[in-house]
Amino acid sequence: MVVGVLVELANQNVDKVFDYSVPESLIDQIKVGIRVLVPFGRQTLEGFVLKIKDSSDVSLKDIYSVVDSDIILDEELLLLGREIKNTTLSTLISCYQVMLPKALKAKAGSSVAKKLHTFYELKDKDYVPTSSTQKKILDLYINQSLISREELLAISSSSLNTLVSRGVLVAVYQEDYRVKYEVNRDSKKKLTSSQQKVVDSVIHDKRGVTFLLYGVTGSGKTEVYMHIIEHVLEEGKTAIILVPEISLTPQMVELFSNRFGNQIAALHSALSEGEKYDEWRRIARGEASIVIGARSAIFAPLKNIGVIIMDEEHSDSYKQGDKNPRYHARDVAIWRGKYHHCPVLLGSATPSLESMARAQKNVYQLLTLKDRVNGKSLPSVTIIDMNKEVKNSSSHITNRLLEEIKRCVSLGQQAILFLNRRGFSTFVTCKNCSYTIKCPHCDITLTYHKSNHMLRCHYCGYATTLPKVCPSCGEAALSDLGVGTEKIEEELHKLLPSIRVLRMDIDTTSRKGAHKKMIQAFRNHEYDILLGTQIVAKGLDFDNVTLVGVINADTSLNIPDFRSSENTFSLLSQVAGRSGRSKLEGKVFIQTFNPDHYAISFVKNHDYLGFYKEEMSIRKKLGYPPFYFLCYIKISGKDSSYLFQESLKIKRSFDRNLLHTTILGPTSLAVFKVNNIYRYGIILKYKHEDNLRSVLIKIINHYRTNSKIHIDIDFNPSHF
DNA sequence: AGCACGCCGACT
DNA sequence: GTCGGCGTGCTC
Repeated sequence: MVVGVLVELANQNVDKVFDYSVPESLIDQIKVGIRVLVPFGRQTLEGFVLKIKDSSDVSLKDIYSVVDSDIILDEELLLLGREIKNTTLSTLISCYQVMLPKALKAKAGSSVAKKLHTFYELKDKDYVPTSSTQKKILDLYINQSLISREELLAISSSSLNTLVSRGVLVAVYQEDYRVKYEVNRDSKKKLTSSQQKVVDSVIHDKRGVTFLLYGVTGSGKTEVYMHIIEHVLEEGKTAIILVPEISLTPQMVELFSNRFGNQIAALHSALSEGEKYDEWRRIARGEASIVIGARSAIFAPLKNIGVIIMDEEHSDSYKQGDKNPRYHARDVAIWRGKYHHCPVLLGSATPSLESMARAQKNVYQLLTLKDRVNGKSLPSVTIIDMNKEVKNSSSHITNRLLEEIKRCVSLGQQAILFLNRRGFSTFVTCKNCSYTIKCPHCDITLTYHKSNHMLRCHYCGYATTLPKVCPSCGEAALSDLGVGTEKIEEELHKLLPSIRVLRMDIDTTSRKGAHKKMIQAFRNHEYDILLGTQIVAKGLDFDNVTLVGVINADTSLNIPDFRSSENTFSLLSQVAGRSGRSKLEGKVFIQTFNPDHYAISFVKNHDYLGFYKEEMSIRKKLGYPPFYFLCYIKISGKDSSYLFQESLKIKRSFDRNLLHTTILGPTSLAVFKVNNIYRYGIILKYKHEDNLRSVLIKIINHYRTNSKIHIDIDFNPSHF
């Protein structure tokens, strides 16, 4: 028997199948989609069995051993990996790795294993112990077959290690899963007739149609999702629901577990690698039929999928942009929908321009929820022009907003204050010479962390203490200019000392369980104001919140990116939607220096379609998506002048071979240097370019053995 | 990704 | 004369 193995090296040079012979003793364990251990040059690597055949035309080495008893990559995932390789031009192995929890990636395996509940099994029953502690350990196996790691460590860690290294004991992982969901079935809510219509449309599809659900904030999209999932389960099928990482809060998971109990499996960043692995196994074994998770949960190894739901479909977190493969979960969802002949439901109050454009062209089927379930109209939105406001000292909160906060609190109601930090961070500047401190390794301003007075580089992690005097002019005039939630909190405290403010951001919610506690405390009205960043913008549902204040609408507008208007409009609409979700009328106040900018003015009347039309005409004029496709080529390396020279060569090759494409660049990236690696970018804009793929593959091949230059390709980048 | 092979500069 | 730099090529 010969197996074709794809080894765990994400490198273009070894991105192919290597053949190995299988020793007689392992033949009956071999299946396509399991992992095996193989010799590879001088190293020993894990790899996936992709093929089984009788012979090969190269001389072969034996595989060492079989890693898995169960199939890791089934037929569907194997096929999907190839599809992703072809659409992203990544290595095949990286496409498989991205589907799996880290614990299943060879390199990480051993470190994660320590976090798992590990047991040891006696493999060599004839082994003669060489010490008394070894005998003590082996004696334990007389009346049981598995002994926990803890128990063995208590006897002797060194003897355990010896026995393991001699192959006498072998580690196995206990099947006892660590994430438990309480069954606490919530009563099913009755749907409005328009919600019911949406449910009916979706559940009647058996062909893999993609639906776009455009539903205003508070229109009850989540309830619609649950009804659809319930129906799918009744049919004996399974479901995936994707949410952006930021809204995948314990609260959200709780909502689903209350309704569906332990049929759900949740995959999110708050889980340890071991927990993720457990969840993955429950899914693979068919013990969970609903998967709720962020981007990579789209690869959940479910069989017989009945619906795939993508909530907040406009969220750019669905696109993997920082490493290969640079895939979009929406594309994967649609692919799997076709594979399973099941509907895909994309939901949003502010659909991405791409999706709405496809819906307009009937590529997707548009479903609309235009009313809130509480029967109330959307909250009134007031734009506060910061240019006209009297600058009261250095305050970030206008008197107008302050008055509204007081009013709201005096009525016994609660407020959410949103600080838009997108594309914005707190940095330190010298008031005397306006020098800003940058990272010595990266071409980027250091971010100031007030809690420990450290300056940190968000790109490479470099950290340093805040100097007492300016490194440039020597004056003690360094101060932080940015606005953080801490600063706003201080300000609120000074202006309204009696008001109770709950600050919520990455710093305060990172501790496990902290997020849930904070939400609960706010719901119990232990606080009057919830102050936070992105984290308060999405999905939260508080009956008593009647006021939403946006402190700075503009920061996300100033990012040099073709999506900045879309992102701003969407963010503001989402935050605005937190107000007046129950019996009480809601109000929204947006502070801005650009009151006439369409990304802000259309928020006033909750006019998504108005914004959509305006933005579409601009995209058309400037040749951006959804009218043109973009492809972003990132060229990086240590030698800046060599890089630029090669970048020019690549550009010239594009000039010669891509006749229907606009080529922009090469330009040095906004952050030119990261970790002492320099970066150039070339942007391609095209409608139809049949040559593109083959030209790019040629370039990848040309540079694949060149260690001085690294090429990354990002189709449909979410930003530059 | 490793690791070996191989061809040019500064040294016991 | 050698040690060692990293460019190039290979791994079933």
